[in-house]
Amino acid sequence: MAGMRVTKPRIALVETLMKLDGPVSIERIHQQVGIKSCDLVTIYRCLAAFENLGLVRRSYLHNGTCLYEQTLGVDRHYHIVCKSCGKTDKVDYTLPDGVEQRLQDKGYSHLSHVVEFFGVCQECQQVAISARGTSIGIPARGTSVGIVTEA
Amino acid sequence: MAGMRVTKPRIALVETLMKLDGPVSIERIHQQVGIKSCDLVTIYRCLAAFENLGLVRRSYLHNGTCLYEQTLGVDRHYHIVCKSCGKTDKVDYTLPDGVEQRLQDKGYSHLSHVVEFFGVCQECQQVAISARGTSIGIPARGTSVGIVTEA
DNA sequence: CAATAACATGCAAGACCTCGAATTTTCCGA
DNA sequence: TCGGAAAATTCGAGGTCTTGCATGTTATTG
Repeated sequence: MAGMRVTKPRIALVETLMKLDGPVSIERIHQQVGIKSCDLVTIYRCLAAFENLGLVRRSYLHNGTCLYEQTLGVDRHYHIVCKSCGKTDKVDYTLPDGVEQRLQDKGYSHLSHVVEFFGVCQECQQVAISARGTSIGIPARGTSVGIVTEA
Repeated sequence: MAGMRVTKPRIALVETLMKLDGPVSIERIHQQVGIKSCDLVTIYRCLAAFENLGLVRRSYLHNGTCLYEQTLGVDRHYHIVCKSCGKTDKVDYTLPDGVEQRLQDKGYSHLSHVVEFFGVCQECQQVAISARGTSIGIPARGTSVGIVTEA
């Protein structure tokens, strides 16, 4: 083991993460795990722990809210996220080779990075056209009633 | 003008942004502008407006909090941010050419992206060594009493 | 198997960021 | 110079995410 204990919430969380694939919101995970079975804070903490172990990767919506994704047997990839509906898609991108090496040479340790692309997907553009006048519905962190319906 | 009005808060804000260089926190800007001269929310909204006009660029600390930076006569660049003290530095990196084009071809519009590097700077590593046992002090969004002392 | 140390969880509180509605300020033409 | 429309600002409230502390569980030692 990796210095972590096997607890009921943790088991349920892992099972859920395996079932879902692609980045999902914490709220979604919480619902899937079962609101009763554990507190939202526990999900946050467990995911943070899993992230340290590299079992899980974090990405972001345009508004800064997080999505998590299980990473076992999946190669490293990046996402484009729709600013409007939150849908995510893989992007053909890889970090240039020398960058992190140069930073290390400069004396930085514990390196990590965030690369995230944002845009408005085709479907949302069409919706925006048919509903002229309404601005594109970019959600915001201080807003939205809980769940951003992914997928 | 650019469809925007010249108001007292806006003037003070621009002056402050010119004085400061490099990414700074909103709290810092607010203090510099003068807590009395305008509300924190106004700073948020003005910076958002300035960002739309391209006068200002936004970057992020490891914990997700924002830093703003004036961009007049400055070329586009990216940052490495210390996870511990929040200090920022320029990084020798540019986004590969084809990426956004490919996304556009896929039907995405209103493209933007975030690229951010994180690490622990040399000074903070030494502090961590001299203070064994204490973990590296990565601040967090729900924490910190207002100001992360930049620079 | 019992006792203990270490880790995990839940709750409450706080930080950051955003929006909506009401008020104030700016800008324009007469 | 004055009056009114449009835009900015303020205030209050709500949403996401993180922490501290008290409590509950898990694993380990004797």
